[in-house]
Amino acid sequence: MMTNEISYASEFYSFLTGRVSTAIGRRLQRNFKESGLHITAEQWSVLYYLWESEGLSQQDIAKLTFRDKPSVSRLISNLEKQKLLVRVCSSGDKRANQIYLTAQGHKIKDKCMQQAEKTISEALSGVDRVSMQQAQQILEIVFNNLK
Amino acid sequence: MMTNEISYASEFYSFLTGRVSTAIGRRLQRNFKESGLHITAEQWSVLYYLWESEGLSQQDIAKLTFRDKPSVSRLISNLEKQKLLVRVCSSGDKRANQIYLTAQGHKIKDKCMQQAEKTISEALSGVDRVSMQQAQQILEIVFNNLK
DNA sequence: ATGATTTAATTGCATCAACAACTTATTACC
DNA sequence: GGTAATAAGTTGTTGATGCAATTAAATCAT
Repeated sequence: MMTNEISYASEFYSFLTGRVSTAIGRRLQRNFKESGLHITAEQWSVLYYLWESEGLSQQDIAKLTFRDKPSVSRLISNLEKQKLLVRVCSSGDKRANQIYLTAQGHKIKDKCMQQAEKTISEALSGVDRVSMQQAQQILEIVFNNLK
Repeated sequence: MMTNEISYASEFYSFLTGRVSTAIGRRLQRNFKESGLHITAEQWSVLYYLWESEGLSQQDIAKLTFRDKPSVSRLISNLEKQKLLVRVCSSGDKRANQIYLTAQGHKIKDKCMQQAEKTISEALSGVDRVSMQQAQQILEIVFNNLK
């Protein structure tokens, strides 16, 4: 029983450490850099949603990206420094900011998505789509167990 | 073609952001804290190998945990501050440190492993072992594609 | 309508990661 | 044996995270 649990732990270990997702994030960032984009993988994950719909609040972004509010606040600050987006105080709710992309923020979309796709191709080489979807379903269950 | 790639990207998105492994790490750390252990998930990943074999070099630990040397150096420094381990200058190679656990470092092993197992049980609730192993195989392929 | 409770966002603090530059010791080469 | 290349570890910088505490605005309750 105990032995069983420990060996299970051992199998699960690499999963637990998140080395795969770290490797993916690192490769993504490297691909951004090589194509001349000076953004991080985390910044990309925020921009990803803004390209879909502008005017999101920081709270919205926090929920979408599964980050806490302080993390989003600082990510937004860094992106604002880079002039990729702006905070606009919401007229309806004076506590909230609405986030809008700048021209530059729009401009880099295609280039970023190309690099994201490239990263995915590199990561999934030799993995058939069905297996990948099954793996994702497992990850989804695990995530729901913990959130 | 392009559309196909983009929808693939979007399926892959949660994977790319590493939210599952983040959630696992957070839960592990929370479980440590609740049981009175003041260590981080990252520190645990170092201790995990030292409980198996003491006297590892920092380079060894870097390879085992897939971290770079600076990261290991600082993790070891923090663990040394907490008096869980010590650096011992290797007699064979004066550049290298050998890492040894203190009595306290040994003492917390069982408690830590209990919490790691608890975290795994929580994470894997509702996931059968075969599916999990299949998912791990996919992750292994992805990791090898990127490393 | 006012006092209490939520909610949006920010700031402080500690830890961690990636990358680059550096020191010191070891090994390789000629 | 002496110089060059390699390897182990450290330090600095920047960006990110988690948690706790704070401010300010909105909502709820009586």
